[in-house]
Amino acid sequence: MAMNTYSLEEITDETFGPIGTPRRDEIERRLAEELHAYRIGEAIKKARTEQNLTQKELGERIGVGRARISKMEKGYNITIPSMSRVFKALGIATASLDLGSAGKVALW
Amino acid sequence: MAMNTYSLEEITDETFGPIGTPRRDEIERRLAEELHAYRIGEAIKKARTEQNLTQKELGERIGVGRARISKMEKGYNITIPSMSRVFKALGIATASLDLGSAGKVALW
DNA sequence: CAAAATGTTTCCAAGTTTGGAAACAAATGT
DNA sequence: ACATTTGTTTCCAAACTTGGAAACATTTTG
Repeated sequence: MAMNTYSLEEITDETFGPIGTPRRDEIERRLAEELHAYRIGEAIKKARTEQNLTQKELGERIGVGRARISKMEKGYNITIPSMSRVFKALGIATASLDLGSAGKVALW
Repeated sequence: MAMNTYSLEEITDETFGPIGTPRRDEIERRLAEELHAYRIGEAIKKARTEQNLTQKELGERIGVGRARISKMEKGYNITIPSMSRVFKALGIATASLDLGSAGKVALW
């Protein structure tokens, strides 16, 4: 029995419509605009679990509950001050934005 | 005629009260929490002026007016998607968050 | 396998950012 | 000197983030 295979592009076209259509463009825009939050969330979770902390314990350090930490790790859009508080609580006392040829900006 | 000199700490104590008082603590907290926005603003302005662009021209590239660009450069708190749109418009197509020992996170 | 702990999601209110319009201020060109 | 361009500020509405409570899901522990 032969199995049909589909490329990611085919499946995405089928699900959201081709590039240029409003729904597909919205998906593409969000993918690009919110990817940073997903990656920041991964970094928070990694730093937390490496230190054997629960979300509750990390939350206590910055005065928020488990729900908030879960959302940060799950990749909802996060502000810089919010991110700063969490990373500081995880012992990351300084961080900078690397803009390549435009230099580096110390964030906290 | 002798001139009295004052340290920054003396002036700050005099103006906002000593550390530990609510008003002074609020000032200290905001200084720490909003400094990143000031520095990001500086980087935007630097990149823009180096390319001999006006705020109006930069605004047109991302679909906002002069007022918005001015606020970004003046150091009002800015979100990551907002920052990303401006830097991309200035030709800075990729940027990363450098967390030191916790690694680097690609932001856009 | 039951209880406890941990993580996730939805709903909601409060606070913050985004962005334009319009008035104002400062710099630039003629 | 005056007009134009450029940058700043205030006021306001819309959109978004923050964060808890509480229900639910999953994992860990006795």
